Amino acid sequence: MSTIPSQEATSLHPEIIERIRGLMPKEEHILDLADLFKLFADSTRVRILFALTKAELCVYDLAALLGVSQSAVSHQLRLLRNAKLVKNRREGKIVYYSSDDYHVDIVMNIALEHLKEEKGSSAEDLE
Amino acid sequence: MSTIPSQEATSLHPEIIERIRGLMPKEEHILDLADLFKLFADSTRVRILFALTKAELCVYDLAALLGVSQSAVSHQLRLLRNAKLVKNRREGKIVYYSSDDYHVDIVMNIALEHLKEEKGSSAEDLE
DNA sequence: TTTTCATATGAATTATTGTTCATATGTTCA
DNA sequence: TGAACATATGAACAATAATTCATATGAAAA
Repeated sequence: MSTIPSQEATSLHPEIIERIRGLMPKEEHILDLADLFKLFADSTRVRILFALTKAELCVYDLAALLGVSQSAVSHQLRLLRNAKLVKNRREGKIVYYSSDDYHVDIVMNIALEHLKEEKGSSAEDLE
Repeated sequence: MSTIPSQEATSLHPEIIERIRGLMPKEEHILDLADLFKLFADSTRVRILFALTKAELCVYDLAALLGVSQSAVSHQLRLLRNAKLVKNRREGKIVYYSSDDYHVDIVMNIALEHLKEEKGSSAEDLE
């Protein structure tokens, strides 16, 4: 994913490019952003995030709800935990997970809005 | 990515699960959401989206700005176009791209906020 | 302390995806 | 028309990432 492109490109509008270059976020921040969105880019994780904004659930509950293995859920929860999108607390043997970030709900809803508008043009069923 | 899990899970709290199940969005919408976020989950596309909220740019400009091949940019632009996140207009030989959705800017900024808060706890440089 | 239960994790496998190279399409200008 | 230029696209390859299986950890109950 990182070899030197041999088909290099030279800008057609160098002045504009220079101006934009000054406005771009630092590469580090771009990577962080992409990494964060990667977490929303998988249907299993989206469903986990959705469920956890509605209730505090244990791993087995999530596995049953989503119809995937306990292991798969656990692996995904670790990713979400590392990014501080979900938190957990232990009660005896059971570990309860819940949403740890109000942004999640907001972002999800904005995304759903975009989808509505996008499909709206072709006047499909939206419900 | 879709085989039947042999390590099946049974819920520990069936009543709660049933309640949540009723609140979950349709599978179709979940998949659409994940697909939409996939578009934000790549640093090249994030940079394209960022740049296009600042100015209208042609393919060569973007390639030069990002330091990637014209082909790579073009492939990515197609994905963004299909999702109606960017639009384009042709002027002679040149095709100008620009942002086609105000949500993009909003979502990006919310995500950046989350990152700030996430890192804030470890008091790192944020600038 | 042994057994059982809930969760976590490592390694392997499979699926997905981004980039490259080569080439096609479409537009302008000579 | 043909040459030159800007962009688009198909196929192949390389890199990532999600799931599975097997097993480890950690807590409670017997």
